[in-house]
Order: sequence, then structure tokens, then C-alpha cells
Amino acid sequence: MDNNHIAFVISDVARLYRRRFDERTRSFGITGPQMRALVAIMRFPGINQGALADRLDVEPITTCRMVDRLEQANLVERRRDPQDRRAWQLFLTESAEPIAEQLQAIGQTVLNDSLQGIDPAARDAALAMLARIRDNLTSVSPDGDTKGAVSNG
Amino acid sequence: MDNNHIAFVISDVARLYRRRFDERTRSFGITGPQMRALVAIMRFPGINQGALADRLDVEPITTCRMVDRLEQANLVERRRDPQDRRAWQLFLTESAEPIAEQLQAIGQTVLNDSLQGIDPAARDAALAMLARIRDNLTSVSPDGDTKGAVSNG
DNA sequence: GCGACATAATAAGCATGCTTATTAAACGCA
DNA sequence: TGCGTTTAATAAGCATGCTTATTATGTCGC
Repeated sequence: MDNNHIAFVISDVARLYRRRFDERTRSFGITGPQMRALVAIMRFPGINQGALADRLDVEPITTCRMVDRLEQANLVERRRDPQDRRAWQLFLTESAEPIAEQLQAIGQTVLNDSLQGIDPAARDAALAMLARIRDNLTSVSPDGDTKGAVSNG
Repeated sequence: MDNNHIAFVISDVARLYRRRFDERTRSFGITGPQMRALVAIMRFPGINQGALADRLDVEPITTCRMVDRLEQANLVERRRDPQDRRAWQLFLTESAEPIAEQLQAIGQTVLNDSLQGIDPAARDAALAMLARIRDNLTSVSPDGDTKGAVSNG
């Protein structure tokens, strides 16, 4: 009956994760999505905004404005792609790297707190189910045709 | 290692649910959170904005502006609480009720699509785990003290 | 009754996410 | 070469969410 429940609970949990993370990182002036962007740029230096959007699974305009703020905060640097004058290459600034590490530690703390009392096997099973839901939601567009497959890169 | 994964996947899935729902309800001009508000008001006619905020687990200002839009769309009606001149009582308009039903059906479709190929027992186990995560995230504030308990009302 | 505090709603300002539209550059084909 | 299409980035405008602050009202204690 209250079958929508799982979608509601997932949305609730996502919002709560965001709140808890933001509370602890407020002094840095960094948000959760910004941290994800920083981590992605750390892993793939020189990535462009379109590829970053794909990786974060948001629209390009969303990363565009996020990178605006990260650049303004002197955490990310845009350099022109010498091969393609439309594109930017993204790099962390020197000052970003220690901050990214602290933020990852905070993220780990929030995550650990959230998983108190949860059996690792149950967690992994739930993770697999969530990944399946994600794939179901990714591969179907409203008129029923399929989009690109989901990669785990 | 990639242990943040579960928080990331939860956020991804929440965003995807929102996208899919919004795609299908765009012609109504209704969003997912608005539907949750409508359902809550349908279940508790006369609820005030503060109680609605509690029920939706968002801040009062968030419901305040959502109700602004729902009122403008002629789906929700604010009436003064005769007992408390600070408060509004919220009611669905007549035109809202058939719409709320259609929206619930759309929500059900999105949910069913998302759960394709998932064992109901696995789904219930994951739901229990998500509820536990939600409680963990709700009961701990950043300085370590506890907030109010979570009700299932 | 009055002053202190609490509560309901709301304003201002910001970040994230979306759609739609625009600009500049790259690409593809005749 | 040149025209049409695609692609990278961005602008405009909106909804949801937050924090902090303000206004009006209610409540409690003296």
C-alpha cells in the first residue's frame, strides 16, 4: 500500500546526508556536490565540463555554474583546451588538495555515523539493489526508449 | 575503499526519481515535492504549515513557498486558523483532488519501473536499512547530541 | 497588565538542479 | 570552399532546499 515509500525514504535519506555534510563543512564554504566535483577533478585532472557533468550525472549547465563558484573560491582552475577552443580543462589548484582531503574525511565520518548498527552484508545487498534501481531509472526515458548504458568508470 | 559509494548512490537515485517524475508530470506543472505536499494535505485537511514542514521533513520556509505556488495554481487553499491568528489551515481545492489521484498513479508507474527485476524481499530489506540510516542521520546533530525521535505517523 | 520568551509565517540571499535558448567552434559532406 | 549539423559552454528563468533575520501573535510568570 504505502508503496511509494521506498522512493520517499531514498529522497529523505539523500536530503539528510546533504544536511549533515553541509553542517560540518559549512566553515569551509563547501557543499556536498562541490566535494564530488573536486574529487572527480582530482581523479581526472584536465577533464572538461561536459565529461565532468556525465561523471556527476547532472546537466552540463549545473557543472558550469558549480565550476564558476569553485574557480571563484580558488579551488579549481580552468585552462583552455589547446585542441578544442570551445572547451575548458579543469584542474585543482594547489590550495584545493589539502582541503579535498579534509572534506573526504568529513564525508567518511558522516557516512560512518549513518551506518551505525548496520550489518555490512545488508549494506552491500542494499547497495546492489540501489544500483539496480539507478540503472532502471537511467535506461528508461518517459516515452519508453532506452538511453545509453550506465558505466561504473 | 570507494566507501562513500552508498551515500553517492542514494543521492543519484533520489535525483533520478525526481527527474523521471518531473518528466511525466511536467504537463501538470507539478513537481515531486509538491505532490508529497498535496498528499499530506489530503490526508490531514486543515494541517498548518509548520506541521506540514515536520511531516515532509523540511524547514518551514520551504513549505511556505511551496504552498505559495500551490495556492497560486489553485490546488491549495489557506484559511486563517480561528484559534491562532498566526497560523494558516491548509486544504485542497476541489480541482486538486482528481489531479492528486492522477499524480499518485504516475508516481506508482515511476516506482514500478524503477523496481523492475528486484526481489520484493530484497526491496524490503533495503527499505529497512534505509530507514535505519535515516534514523541514524536524524538523531545525531553535528555536536553529537540527539534531536527528537523519528515518528512514523 | 506587562515583559520575556516561544512560535507561525515569511523575507532575503544563496547553492543545486532542471528546461530552453544562444554563441562559438568543430565537424561532415558535397 | 561552404553550408548544415553537432558539440562545449553559458545565459535566463524557475523550483527546492538551506541559513539567518524579521514580524506578528501567543503564552507564561510576576
